[in-house]
Amino acid sequence: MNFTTSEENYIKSIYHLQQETGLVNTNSLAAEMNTRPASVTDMLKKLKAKKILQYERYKGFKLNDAGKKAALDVVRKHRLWEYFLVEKLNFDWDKVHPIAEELEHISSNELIQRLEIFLGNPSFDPHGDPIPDRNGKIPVLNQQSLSDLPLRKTVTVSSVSNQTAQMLEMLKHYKIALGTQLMVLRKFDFDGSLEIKVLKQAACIISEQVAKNVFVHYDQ
Amino acid sequence: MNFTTSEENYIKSIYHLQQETGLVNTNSLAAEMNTRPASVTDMLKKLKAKKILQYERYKGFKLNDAGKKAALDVVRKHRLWEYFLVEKLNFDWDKVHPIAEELEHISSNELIQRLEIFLGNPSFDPHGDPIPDRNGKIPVLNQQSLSDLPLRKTVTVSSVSNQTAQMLEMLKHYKIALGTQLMVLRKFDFDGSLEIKVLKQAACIISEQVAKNVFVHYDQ
DNA sequence: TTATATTTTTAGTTTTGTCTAAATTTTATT
DNA sequence: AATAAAATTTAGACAAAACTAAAAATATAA
Repeated sequence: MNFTTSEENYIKSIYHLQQETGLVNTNSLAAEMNTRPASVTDMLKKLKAKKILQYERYKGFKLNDAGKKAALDVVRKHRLWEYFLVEKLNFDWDKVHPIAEELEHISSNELIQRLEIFLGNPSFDPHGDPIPDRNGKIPVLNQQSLSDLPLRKTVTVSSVSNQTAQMLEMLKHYKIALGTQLMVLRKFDFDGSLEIKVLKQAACIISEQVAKNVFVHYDQ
Repeated sequence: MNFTTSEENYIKSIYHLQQETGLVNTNSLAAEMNTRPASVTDMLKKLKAKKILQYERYKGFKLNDAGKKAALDVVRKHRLWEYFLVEKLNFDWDKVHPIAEELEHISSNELIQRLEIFLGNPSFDPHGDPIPDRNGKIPVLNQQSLSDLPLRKTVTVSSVSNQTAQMLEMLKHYKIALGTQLMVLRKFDFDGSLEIKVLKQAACIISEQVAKNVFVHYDQ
């Protein structure tokens, strides 16, 4: 099925919210999309008419399977374009989101298939988020937050959940990027901060707030 | 200034038409854009309000300098994206136009600057059309149609003005592409067809219709 | 130079996506 | 359970970009 840019944006936001909460409600979607609840209601009717949404008025709503597939198509495009922008055009990762928000609505499927091949079929975008394949299948990586990791296990940074410029700045300072190997040496109960050792660097201390947003997986 | 996708499409079409005819009229723009004269009139008012168009009602119209710059920005984006699609994603050149029609409206200037660098600052797109630089300057190439070339001069194919799939098919058959070197051996007055010799290939005959659409420049 | 044809514009509608303000339904609180 | 608060939807409006049909201006031709 074909969707307008606006429909695609709603679909994507509903998808992200329902991952968190199961059922989505009008006000939270309006807040997420920086629009008004009345506009959300209008769009919900259109999406229901297109048979991709379970929606009963006043009740809450969520995407059905067709809707989820539509959402994953957009997510896939978004993340492939982000990968392109960072890996090929050398953008900083905190600059690519708004550009990928536009590129994700380019309609050609052949474009995306060729782009994917050109990029070498990446599984994760520059923020470590998984890139769904053309069937909507999402690669899984057993990852956990740095903040609840046992001591002295070597791990690899696999994603960062806070993707702001401020966070990027911090991580640059600590020389932490996706793929960086490190271990936790010690945990300070006072404020939850961690002493960590990044491979080939001196030990350093990061706050609990940073640690919570850094996700890692064990090396095998 | 910022333009909507629709405005950009009108600006681009006006630009192309006024290159041919100087002043543009409502009906020809409507024909070019596959829309209705009334729709054109509506848009002309908007473009005049944005001060990029010389327009007096019932008189004809053309872009002023600001309008031409806006047009060249879009043309630049279009041709850089076409180059990307052909050179990086391996599309056939007759498939890229509709995709570039979408990509040309992505707004980020930084994206285009980085794309240009990534592509190696190309001067001509895959159809041989010149790519304006960021200031709107267009590279010129002294080119002429194969159909009015003197005999036995070695030339290089620099652009093809008919960019249909049918034309591509013909040129593929003759093993003629941009950059191909060839010379005209003989001209048949009966139907204007040419005997040509493509470098490293046997001589062959092409119709006047093909020859008229193939542009070349002299080697130095 | 009238009359006719062509071109262009206006007037009024439609669709998509948004909005505000008011009404309705649901949820929470006493 | 009645009332207040919150969430949601409806009603009506607007802007952008298109359309049709009719009117107006210009160009052409007898």
